[in-house]
Amino acid sequence: MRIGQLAARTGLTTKTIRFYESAGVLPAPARCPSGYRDYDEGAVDRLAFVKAAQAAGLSLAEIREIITVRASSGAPCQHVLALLDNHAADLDRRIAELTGLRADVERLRSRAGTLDPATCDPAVVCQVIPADVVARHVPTT
Amino acid sequence: MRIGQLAARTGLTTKTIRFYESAGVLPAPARCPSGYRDYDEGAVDRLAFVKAAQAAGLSLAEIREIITVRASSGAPCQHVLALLDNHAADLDRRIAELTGLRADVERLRSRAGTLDPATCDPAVVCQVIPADVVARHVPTT
DNA sequence: CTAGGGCTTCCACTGCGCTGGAAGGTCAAG
DNA sequence: CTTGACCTTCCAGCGCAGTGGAAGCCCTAG
Repeated sequence: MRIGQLAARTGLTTKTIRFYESAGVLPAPARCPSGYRDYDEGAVDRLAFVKAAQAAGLSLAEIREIITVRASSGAPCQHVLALLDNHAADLDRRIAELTGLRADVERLRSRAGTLDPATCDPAVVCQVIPADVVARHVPTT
Repeated sequence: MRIGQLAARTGLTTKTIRFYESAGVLPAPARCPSGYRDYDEGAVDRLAFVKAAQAAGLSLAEIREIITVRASSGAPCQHVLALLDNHAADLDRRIAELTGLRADVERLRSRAGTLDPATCDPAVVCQVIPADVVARHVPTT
């Protein structure tokens, strides 16, 4: 199967498939005499795995690692479980962060209704956004 | 005040301050005869505003816009309120997304305990991550 | 024979918010 | 006079997951 057909079957673009090869998450396929890439069915499964792992929040680097572990030392289960745990913890952190931010934005919004535009000081640009929100959100976005 | 002192007073680096100037969120200051940037107190306030707006989740582009509106047409309150509303909605979406993802990861994790490594098929790389997670997470990260 | 659609490679660019480094000017202390 | 801290500019790169385009080859239908 050539790259266009693989793309059609997986819903990816040919560009993306070549990119995945260069990123190490899809093995380089055989080549036709013409130089065209010649994929087997395994490529479809592999791309399905890549998509699934992406959907689970894993980066291409992590996916590549899973694949490497799989190829060199058998089942990557423990590795994958650790990755998933890390991601769960990561997601918890990000959710907490965003929830806090969301609450702050809400607070700014509702406080804005109580402000008098007449007290608006050009030096601070816009009093709707006061300096004290900073303390709560250290760079971790 | 020179850039190093401004950096010390705001907790930013000199690099970042120059970058902010080029990004249009900090006006170009006067220059000493030597060519050094010479800031006044207003720069401290401005940088405090930039930090606060960033902490509220606004991008430098949005902050620049607020500042521009402020400079050209007076108080940007309505504009800022609209931005905050958009951000709140955005945050809601992202929180919902992450929460869904978090639940899926959790599901994968707990399902993994019930899997028998003996049924592990090399073709799918790792059965801990099944293809059916894909449907739930369309690219919106 | 030619047009087209598909394929190849490579290089650059996107967005975001910086950060690093090179090459050089300025100024005060020792 | 020299050292060192500070400043200037500009150019490059990070991470992430691709996307866009150019130049050129392969193959088939008309």
